[in-house]
Amino acid sequence: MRSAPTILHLDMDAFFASVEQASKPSLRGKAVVVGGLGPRGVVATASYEARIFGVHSAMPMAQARRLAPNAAYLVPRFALYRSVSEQVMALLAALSPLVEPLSLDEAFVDLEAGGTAWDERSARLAGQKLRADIRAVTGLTGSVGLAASKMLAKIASEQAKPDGLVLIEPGTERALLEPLTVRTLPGVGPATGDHLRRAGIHTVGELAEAGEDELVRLLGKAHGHALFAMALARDERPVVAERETKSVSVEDTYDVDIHDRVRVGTEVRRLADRCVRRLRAAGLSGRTIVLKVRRYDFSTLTRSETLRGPTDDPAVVREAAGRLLDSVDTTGGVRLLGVGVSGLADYTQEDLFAQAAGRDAGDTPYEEDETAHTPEREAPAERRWPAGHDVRHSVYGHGWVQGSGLGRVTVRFETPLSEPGRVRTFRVGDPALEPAEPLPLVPRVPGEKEDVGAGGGADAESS
DNA sequence: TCTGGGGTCCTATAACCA
DNA sequence: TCTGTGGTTATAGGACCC
Repeated sequence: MRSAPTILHLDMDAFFASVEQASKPSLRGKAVVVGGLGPRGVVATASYEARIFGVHSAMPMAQARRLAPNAAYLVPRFALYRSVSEQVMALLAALSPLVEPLSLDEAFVDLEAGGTAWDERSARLAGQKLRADIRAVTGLTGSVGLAASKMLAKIASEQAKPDGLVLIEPGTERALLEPLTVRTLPGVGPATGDHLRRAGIHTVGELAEAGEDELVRLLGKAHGHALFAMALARDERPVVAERETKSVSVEDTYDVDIHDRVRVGTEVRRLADRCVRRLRAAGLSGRTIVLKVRRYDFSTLTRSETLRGPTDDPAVVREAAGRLLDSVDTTGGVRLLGVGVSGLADYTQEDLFAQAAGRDAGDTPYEEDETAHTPEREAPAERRWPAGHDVRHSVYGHGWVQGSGLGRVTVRFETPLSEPGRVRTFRVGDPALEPAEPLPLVPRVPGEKEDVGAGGGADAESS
């Protein structure tokens, strides 16, 4: 492990919910829950105001509604989050060429490799400036952890949340870890946590005490060795930019279980097409087709088939998925279906096999247009006007959908830069109302370059 | 109204091959 | 030829992460 705390972990605070609050003035300071709104949705992100009620991510939406009935419930808008994420990642790229994004709202940065920091002081300054720049460019807050390894930097940012910065001083690592629960270590989830608890191991200190052999016996080779190292604050994993994709998959959970075998078949073909569209968009093809089925009782099984060569032909994937489906029993009903492709190859070196395999000369029916697949007669109001999405009204201007149903859609008219606005209700078919693109969260300063931040603002800080 | 969607990595077992 | 050994793949499942 390097000695200077020059690995930075950034974690945006309640990212999806914060973006929504920035974009909707009337939601600032209020409980906001972003996630799937269907009967089987789960929470993706809850604002800190909502967390007070006990709402947290991965919780079933139904439970969240019981805990916080007055919160605002919104569907995620990934395109918007992605654009904000790109602004943040651009700020990170300015610190170092070695940036490892973990998700839209999280990344590691190797400050030393970027020449941005080499000791405690310079690292802290870089972290403070980053937080100020993120606020200036996006209007949002992020928490920063600084330490000599990835694991510790991540633990530090966790402790810094929300809106803070924590630096773990070299030499204090072991003492800091000792009292923490094993669940704070990366790779220890519910199952491993239980397993360790039954063995009487609760804290990281006890983990180290147990000894490497005991952990390997308990958890297996890879996990045991890795966890023992972590417990001793030994973590040499480098920050890796650009990891390549290993698989592409799509899946759908249905609002009600599907019992009709024919319907299951058509859904699998639709998923196969969607998967291939994503595969092609990424310029990839793959050899192994995976079908995933979650049954009515939540038991999940996968079946896979490996072709002789990579393909990105929708008909080939569709047929493979169909064959795999033949081997699974769906009586009792199906709650989720998924189709994936792995064993990826660069798609430029195309697919001699699928062609040789001689699909009947007839061209494979394949439509690029997503909407062509969804018979979707009379889309329900909730689909056409999803809660939280932006709209424009020819008279009242820009706003967002607060709710819809019963042939009505309720809109709040406000923008990221306005005062909280007022609400009006329209007919679902009102021609004056149309979907709109999200507005920028922060005023664009004319003539100012996008990636220049304000630098050194006030900084909530500890440690 | 219990439990999303997109991934990664590891393990165990079986088959196949030299 | 029989048996053992060891490596690589394919497959299925599970844990974990955000």
